[in-house]
Amino acid sequence: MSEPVRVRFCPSPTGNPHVGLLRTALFNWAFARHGGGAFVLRIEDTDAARDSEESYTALLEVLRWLDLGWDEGPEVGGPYGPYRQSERKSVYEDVVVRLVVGGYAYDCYCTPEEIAARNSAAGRPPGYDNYCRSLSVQELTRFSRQRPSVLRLKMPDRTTTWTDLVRGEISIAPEHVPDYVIVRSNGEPLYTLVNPVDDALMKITHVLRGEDLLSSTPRQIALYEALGAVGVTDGAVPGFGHLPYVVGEGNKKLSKRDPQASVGFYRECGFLPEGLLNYLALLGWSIAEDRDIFSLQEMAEAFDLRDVNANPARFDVRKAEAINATWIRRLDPVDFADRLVPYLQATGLLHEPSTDAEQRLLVSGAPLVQERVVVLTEAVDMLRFLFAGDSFEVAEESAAKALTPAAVPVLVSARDALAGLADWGAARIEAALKTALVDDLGLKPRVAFAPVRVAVTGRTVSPPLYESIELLGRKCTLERLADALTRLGRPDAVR
RNA sequence: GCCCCCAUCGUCUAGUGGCCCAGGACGCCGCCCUUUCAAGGCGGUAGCACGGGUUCGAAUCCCGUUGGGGGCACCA
Repeated sequence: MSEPVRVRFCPSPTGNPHVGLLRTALFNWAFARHGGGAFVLRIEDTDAARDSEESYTALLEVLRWLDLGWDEGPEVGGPYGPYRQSERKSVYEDVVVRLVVGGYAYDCYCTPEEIAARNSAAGRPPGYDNYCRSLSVQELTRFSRQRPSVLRLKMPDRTTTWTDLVRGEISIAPEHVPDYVIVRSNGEPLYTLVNPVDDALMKITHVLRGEDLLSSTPRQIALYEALGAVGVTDGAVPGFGHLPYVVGEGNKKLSKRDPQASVGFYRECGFLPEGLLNYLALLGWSIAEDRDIFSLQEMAEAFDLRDVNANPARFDVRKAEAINATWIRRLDPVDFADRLVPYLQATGLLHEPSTDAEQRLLVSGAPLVQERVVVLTEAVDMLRFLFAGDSFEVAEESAAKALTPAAVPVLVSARDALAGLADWGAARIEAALKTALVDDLGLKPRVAFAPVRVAVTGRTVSPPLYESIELLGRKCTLERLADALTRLGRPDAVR
């Protein structure tokens, strides 16, 4: 029996979590779920100058929103905790001592300037020259009294080769990976140390991470081996798989500073977690030849590293929206209405908590727009006229198009026809308006209904007109028609 | 500069030597439907970067070129 799969997602809490980061989390999650393994969340907060609690909170919040649950990690604990590296200092101190005693790491006193100077004098490319690896006793004693030092890991003098889980065999020669710093001069451990140490200690079996870490893999493998040699672990080395980048416009790597890359941005736009996740899954992986809509569970069932692509994928908002739109349409109408609530509240259209009357109106109105939006905020805009009350306003752009002087007779007729209606139902409203505007006024439907739509809903794009008018109610509808005439300078046209 | 990765429609991809004069999706275009905008239905547009091999046969294997990306931190 093979060992149980254990994977991890180990973000550093800096800046806003972006879509590329979450795609990595998703693939790790799916791989763990597929194999019945564990998905570990570890926070790599070893850089006090950059890390922030806000970012940490945002990270957990985004994972929860996307429903990417972790089996071990912050808040849930686990057998290998703690799961925030800032709380694991003593673990690293012990490891460091062993590495030094075992001869796998050494103090380095070089300044960056000295290294650069030596390299340029020798005509070498940038990078450490392992100078302090072979310091004389005299130099050692002199430097250790005068200078601060960092700790470097001694790289073995041989080519590192591994079979990358997504790219196949990769080899890197020793001259391209110099001894590297694992502890800062202030004594703080670096990512280069703590990441592999924790992976080893937490018994991670498969490391799935971004392509940017590919060329540092030999360093991690060397550290794993050293860890085994000094008795910290049994020397096992996990499998490595390097996921392709998610890139933005111009094929540039996504940056945490780009707002269009932030997961929070898509949430605010009104993406469904199901939709965003489904789209992210498509970036570097495919479930079948002719299928691109599937759930998280379906992904977990089908996920196989062999189907992961090695080439970078461009984040295409249009396609993400299309995927999201089909997820919106798949929602049960009541569920759809529920998902709208926080967005409606955020724009002040609904009370917190919402009233029963608001809930009823929402449940009636939401199905009218469910089929015609791609993101939730679009639905909010379309439904605004129902909840706006006295703060209702006609969008300027729409008014310019439809509320022209030619609209005056249309609005007058519409108002008269509706005012006389005994039964305020969509079917009767439709009949009345068609008779008054199309038959009597002889207007083309598209010409006839545009002014009414804009006057009543405030926009040229709205839910179906008759149902909208029914839901709005007689009083409010007639008022808005009158208001539109006033706006056109013809309040007198209203009888 | 050195090293590494990548290369199928505009974009995401299927394709693991014959089923491919390359399939799906998004986008785009057209038509149908139609009270706006959508949605839906139908149809269309568009691609194996280039050059050499290997093979009876290559999008698929090998080499090279070109192009793109990444790494070479006391960031992660």
